Amino acid sequence: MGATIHDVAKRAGVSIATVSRAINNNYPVKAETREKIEKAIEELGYVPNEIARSLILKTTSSVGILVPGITNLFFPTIVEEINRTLVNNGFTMSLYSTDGNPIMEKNVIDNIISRNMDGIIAIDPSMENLDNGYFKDLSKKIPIIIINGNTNKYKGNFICYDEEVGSIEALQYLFKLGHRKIVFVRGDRSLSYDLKENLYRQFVKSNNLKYEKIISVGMGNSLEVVEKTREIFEKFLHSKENATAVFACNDLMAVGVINACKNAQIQIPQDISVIGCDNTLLSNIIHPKLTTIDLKMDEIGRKAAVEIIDMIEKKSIVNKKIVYDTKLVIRDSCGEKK
Amino acid sequence: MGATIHDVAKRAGVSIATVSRAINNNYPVKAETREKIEKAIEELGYVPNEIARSLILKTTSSVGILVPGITNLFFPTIVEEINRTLVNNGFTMSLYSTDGNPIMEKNVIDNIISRNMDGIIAIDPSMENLDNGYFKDLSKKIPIIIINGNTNKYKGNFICYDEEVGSIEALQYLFKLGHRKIVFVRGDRSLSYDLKENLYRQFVKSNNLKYEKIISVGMGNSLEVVEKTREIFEKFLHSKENATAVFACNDLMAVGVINACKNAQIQIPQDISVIGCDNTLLSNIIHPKLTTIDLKMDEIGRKAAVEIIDMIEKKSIVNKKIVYDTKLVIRDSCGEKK
DNA sequence: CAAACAATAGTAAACGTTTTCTATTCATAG
DNA sequence: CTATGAATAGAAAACGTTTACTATTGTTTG
Repeated sequence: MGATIHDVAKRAGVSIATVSRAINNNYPVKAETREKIEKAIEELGYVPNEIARSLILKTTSSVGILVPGITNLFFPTIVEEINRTLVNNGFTMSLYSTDGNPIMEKNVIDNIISRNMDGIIAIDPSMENLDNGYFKDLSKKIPIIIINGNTNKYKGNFICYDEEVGSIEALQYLFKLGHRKIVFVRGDRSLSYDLKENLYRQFVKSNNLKYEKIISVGMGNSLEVVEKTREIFEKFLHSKENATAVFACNDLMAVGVINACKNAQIQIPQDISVIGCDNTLLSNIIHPKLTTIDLKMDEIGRKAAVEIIDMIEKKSIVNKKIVYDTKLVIRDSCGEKK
Repeated sequence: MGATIHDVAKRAGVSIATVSRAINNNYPVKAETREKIEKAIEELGYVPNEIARSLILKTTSSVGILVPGITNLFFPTIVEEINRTLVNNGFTMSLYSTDGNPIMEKNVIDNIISRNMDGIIAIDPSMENLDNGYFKDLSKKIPIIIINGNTNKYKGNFICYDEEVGSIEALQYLFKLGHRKIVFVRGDRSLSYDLKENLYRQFVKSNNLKYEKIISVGMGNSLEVVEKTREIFEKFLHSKENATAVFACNDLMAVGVINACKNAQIQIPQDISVIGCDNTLLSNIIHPKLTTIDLKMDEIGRKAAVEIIDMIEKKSIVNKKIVYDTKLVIRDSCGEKK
């Protein structure tokens, strides 16, 4: 099949050691010899076997990326930036989808380790494995960076988006526009939703708003979330509670709300203002363009890649937590209360 | 660092060969011995080194997936299905983004080969490498399946979506609804756009329509495509040509058209009907839901994975072309001409 | 009771590299 | 001339597995 270093050595009339040195450029090789070797490599179409190399070198120049799901609109941006940064630094990325399942997560990580990968980036990993210390133990064995919302609960290498900043900014923005009846839309159990709900409740209380309304739309894949939200919010609209603004926990829910309004002939932002969260691709694509909270996924992706490369190259496993503020991005889905 | 088979052997008081046999279950091992070995494995937290295994076995149970770009809405569905199928069969997936760049494509493939991966699935690879025979040569070295639009130009293992079927269906659908002034919206150079444009022209001619209008919106990432299309189509709307339907070459362009109409206070589907192509997530999410051509990306993804696994396991590199028909999915963006 | 065989387990080679150690050549200095 | 050292290149061990070959038991059979 493919030529090996032995074939190259034979053809060039030198030893395999010399071929190796010529390829890796880490020991002196006579120019003349080098030429013969390069010629042989060219003729044989030789490509070094990375598997054999990494067996000795104990490095594969590759990083495993864990995501809960591939179709989640949340991830393309961050994964793309991770990939770009890794590739630019001579690394390769293997993408693993865990379905948010803690067991799957462990299997996947076993696989990553047994393949001698150099590091792991886990995006929004399961609470279970965070809580039971699995990731903490793991971080002693292999460089790992975890990307998720900000909490003080865990130690280790985390890159976090602090949703608090952006969420408060969003609520204040709505307030400033004159909105006093703000609906909060969330999904099932998730740290991120709980955090935001607390902020919402506090906000209602501290501003002495008389109106508080929390709608939960369950969970599911992207489509399901949009549809369920639309359905539930349509019902809500029929209740005539006359809320004037909606704070949705992510862009998909915000879109669900927008679609419900369209069906009910309610105009956005004239009649109802809507704020989403995540600043996914979607928020720029739909009409009206969505005012949303930017998680800075691109920056975070780049940073995660840079940090993991740093840990790999320095062989130092430090514990570091880097927090990115989130920021409200104002587009066209909010307006002044009439 | 991690325990090796030698450590296990020592601890269990047997030879490494016996440990290997116990793990792989391919030779008889006494129950008693097996127990000792399993105990040692457990105690040491031993995980076999896949790198060492694959050096001998020449297989890594992994498949490299090539995509032009990660943020393309076209891919999540297909990649997810590929991944699911591979994982269910004990394989692992490495995702590589090539930016549609032929050189990058070659580099990536060198990397895949040098890592002893067992196969390749290339989604919409570059025309250059298809034309210059690179993929054909490659297919002699490693199992590879190429997913793209249907053309008779290439030989090898292809899984294709035949856009012709769905495109004609779409045009006929618009015709049946009474539309005679149909605008065709496309992007820059791509086989797929050319194919559709030809079909459109033929359709106009054979139905003796007096109206033919082709709009090209250039190229770019998802957002750029939506925005450019919106911009260009808004201008078109001002031209007062009074077209009543739009056939867009993909969902992003269709959304651009829809957004343009919304800005111009033109209602969909009452005033203008719009058809997209690809049946991406987006088409179900936007409002009104988009009537579009389904490329059956989920089926294709599954099939590609099944076929590559088959080739890998049978070690037979056959040449096979599987064509999937595309199909119009009718949702809410088209209506009868008033 | 010797011969044959099944069941089990050990030895060592192999996979394709990198790198330490060693050997050779050649130029320079004493 | 011999001694020294730099430049270059080869031999062989090592990485962690799998497996062909061999060795040891114990059991059956003629």
